[in-house]
Amino acid sequence: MSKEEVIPQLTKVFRQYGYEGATLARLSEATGLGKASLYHHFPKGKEEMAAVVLKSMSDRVEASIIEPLRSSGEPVDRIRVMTKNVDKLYSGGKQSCLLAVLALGEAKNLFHNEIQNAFNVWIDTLVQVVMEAGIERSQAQQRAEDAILEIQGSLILARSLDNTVPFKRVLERLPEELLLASG
Amino acid sequence: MSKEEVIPQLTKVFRQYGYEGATLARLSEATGLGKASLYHHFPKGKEEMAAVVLKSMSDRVEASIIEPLRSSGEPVDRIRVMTKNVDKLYSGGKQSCLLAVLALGEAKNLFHNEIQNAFNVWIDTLVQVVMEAGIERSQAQQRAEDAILEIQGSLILARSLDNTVPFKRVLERLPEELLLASG
DNA sequence: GTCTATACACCGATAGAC
DNA sequence: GTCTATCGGTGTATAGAC
Repeated sequence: MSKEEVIPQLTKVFRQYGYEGATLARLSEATGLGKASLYHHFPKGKEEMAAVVLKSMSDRVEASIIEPLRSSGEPVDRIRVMTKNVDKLYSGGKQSCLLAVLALGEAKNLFHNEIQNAFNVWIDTLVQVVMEAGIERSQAQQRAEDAILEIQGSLILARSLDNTVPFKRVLERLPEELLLASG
Repeated sequence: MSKEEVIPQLTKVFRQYGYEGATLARLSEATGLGKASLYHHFPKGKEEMAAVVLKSMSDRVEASIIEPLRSSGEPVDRIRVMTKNVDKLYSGGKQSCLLAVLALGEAKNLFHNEIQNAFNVWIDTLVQVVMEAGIERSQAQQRAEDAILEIQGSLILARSLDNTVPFKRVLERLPEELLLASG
């Protein structure tokens, strides 16, 4: 089994349990590998697993969200691609955001730079798209922050209330919310 | 030292580290009490501490947010009291939401009912206020959910980006966002 | 590359002195 | 009501066989 093949299972455990709750026993069970085998692939142990999982998630965000936002289509179409892929990335609201989950406790100190950077890239890229649609910088900045914050908040609600409806609604209205004239 | 006096320190640890990350060593250090002393106050241990902390937080929400929303003033004034006290409750965006933090990992199973109930009470109470201002039920429901979700999302952003500006902005605009005619 | 076995620290929890 | 000392279990991490 290659290193890449176990990343999805590791990711799932970190998303569900957080850094401290993601024990080697759980990571071992999720991957079907013994603890020693995990150390063969990730010599620095749990911290490395989290780092690799975080990097893998950042790459997926880059490919499925950032890159489409930077493409050459109409702003509204690019944002629709984003929301479609956000829905996929969070399994329709059923899975937590790895970035948000790792911004807690010990992991916050370990991965603060990566997390901060990931959110900032997303927001900054969104700002560019919104400005292309004719909205001024400060307004675009606020709308971009609002978009991310609504996605994150709706994920909290989804797991707290076992209800993905607000998540779906947030995604549905995001294009107009971001691009509506004046505001 | 009485049981009530240590609750604030215990709360701080759970908010910062989550349930799994809130070790007895940290809880002991934060309160200045030895582990055995903590067990004198909370015989069922860590789970009881979390339960008491959660109950205490629910009481604070009830007193500083729910009760004012149910008072007899103008809807806009009641909501302004809410946002002012939300700002206090989260230390201006610098502290995480205990409910959101405990909706993860092992704690999610332990406290799911309490967490779900707390969010539902908040949303339902908000719906009543918004409907009093003349907004129809389904619209009021969506706006109430949006309010909570924006607060939660802005707290995620605050701790991920070390930036409480979006949190402050969300609170500032909440009254009009909830009560604006038609929409 | 995976396993069993194990080292050692820390976890939650308890006993018993004061 | 607080402490020191300690228990059994589990945590992360390693050694070494296959």
